[in-house]
Amino acid sequence: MYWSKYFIPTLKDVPIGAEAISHQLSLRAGLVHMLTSGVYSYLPLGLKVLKKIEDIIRDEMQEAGATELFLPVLHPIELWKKTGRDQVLDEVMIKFKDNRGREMCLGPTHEEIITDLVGSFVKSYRQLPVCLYQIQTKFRDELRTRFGIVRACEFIMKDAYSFDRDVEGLKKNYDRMYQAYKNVFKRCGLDVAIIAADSGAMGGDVSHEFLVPAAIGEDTIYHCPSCQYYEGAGETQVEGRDCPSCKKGKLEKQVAIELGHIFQLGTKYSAAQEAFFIDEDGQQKPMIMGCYGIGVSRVIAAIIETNNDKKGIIWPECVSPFDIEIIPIAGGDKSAEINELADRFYQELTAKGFDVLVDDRDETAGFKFNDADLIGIPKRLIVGKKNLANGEVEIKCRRTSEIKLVKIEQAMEALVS
RNA sequence: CGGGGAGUAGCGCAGUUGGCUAGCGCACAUGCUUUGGGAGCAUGGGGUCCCGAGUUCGAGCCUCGGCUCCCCGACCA
Repeated sequence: MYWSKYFIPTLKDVPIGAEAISHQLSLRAGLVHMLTSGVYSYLPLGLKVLKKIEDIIRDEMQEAGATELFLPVLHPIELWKKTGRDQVLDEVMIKFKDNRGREMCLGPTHEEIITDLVGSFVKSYRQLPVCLYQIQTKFRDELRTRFGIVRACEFIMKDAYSFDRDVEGLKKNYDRMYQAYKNVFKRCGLDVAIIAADSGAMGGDVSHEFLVPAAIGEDTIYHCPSCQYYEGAGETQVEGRDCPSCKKGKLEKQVAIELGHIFQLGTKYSAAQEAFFIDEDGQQKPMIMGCYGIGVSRVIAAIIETNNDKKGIIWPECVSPFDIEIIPIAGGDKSAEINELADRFYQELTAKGFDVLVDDRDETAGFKFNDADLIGIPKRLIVGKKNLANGEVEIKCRRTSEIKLVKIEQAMEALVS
């Protein structure tokens, strides 16, 4: 992709009001744009990152035995009245009447919808278990949005739901999801703290939260620096206790961003919505449910929050919007030669399956370097007059700032390795 | 929803005690010169000073009401 034909509106100045680093950088690097408080457009670069994260999630969901579907955003409020959650979630639900006078809402989550769907098709224990997921926009009328896309009114979530005939089945699905979540976050380059948590408005008994310790966040956790033990800030508020795990370190307070939450729901929804099946013994029983959420858009913020320096974002390779950025520095009489060489590298790398961005804009070297630092592509190939004289090009690593000068003929090999 | 801060060109800002035609930097347009860490010169375009009332000879500035955004808290599948 050529920068001049793409759309990456970078900003030199820090936007007013953006205090969190991830908020500043996601705006400055041209990943997202705010329409109104808590509502963001995903620009091409941000969308690419989003898709990369989604791909990782899809891969792990398949591994965990879940199948993708796509549920509606527009819900009749009737469905929510069956479980009473029209009241429980009243404050965050965006409700309105359509032109026919029906009471509708925009889905803040989808337990009721999936339970209605599965309940209408699954009638026998022979059809269980079922595990389904979607990646979908959720709407929550937040009174207070925060930190850009960390807490938005409209955001993207992966939500999975399991249906089993018994608790043993639920636990099996829960464990598979637990493992899938660990894999997803690891593959996104994130170190997560996993904490047994309250079920809140979701209901159910067992639940675990997946949090990323960061400079900002809405959750407080305690962690032990010597053994990496984590615990929630629930009942025990005493600070500076000895670590209950290794007994060596003292617990330290830490804020964190919640990225995932998984629940063993039981029969709360299936009973209220009469999602029954006939078991082997001929008895009619409510299905045993679990639900599993990841704040996909929030993952972007967490990655930026934990992968940046003063100059900009440092993408982990697995979620980077591009693999390699080529920067031709055209100058004077050598311009044609430089652009031609940059173009040749672009063709060859693309042919080998790399996703490459060429900054072909008519800008000075410093301008392009600063933008490159800002958008944070892991590898950079600089083709310029200075090194061309020696038959060399420069390869720079965004994360380590390490620079390698290599002969033109050896550049492909050096980039691919 | 409580507390605090902010709103002047696309972005970041200045604007004195209320006083003349509302400025600066960046960005943008045109031309020339440039090209290894956000280039230089010249010329040019761009304004509902958040909105609405009020005070005043006169309001970007003062008063009242409202809107929007951000931060802290409460809340948060």
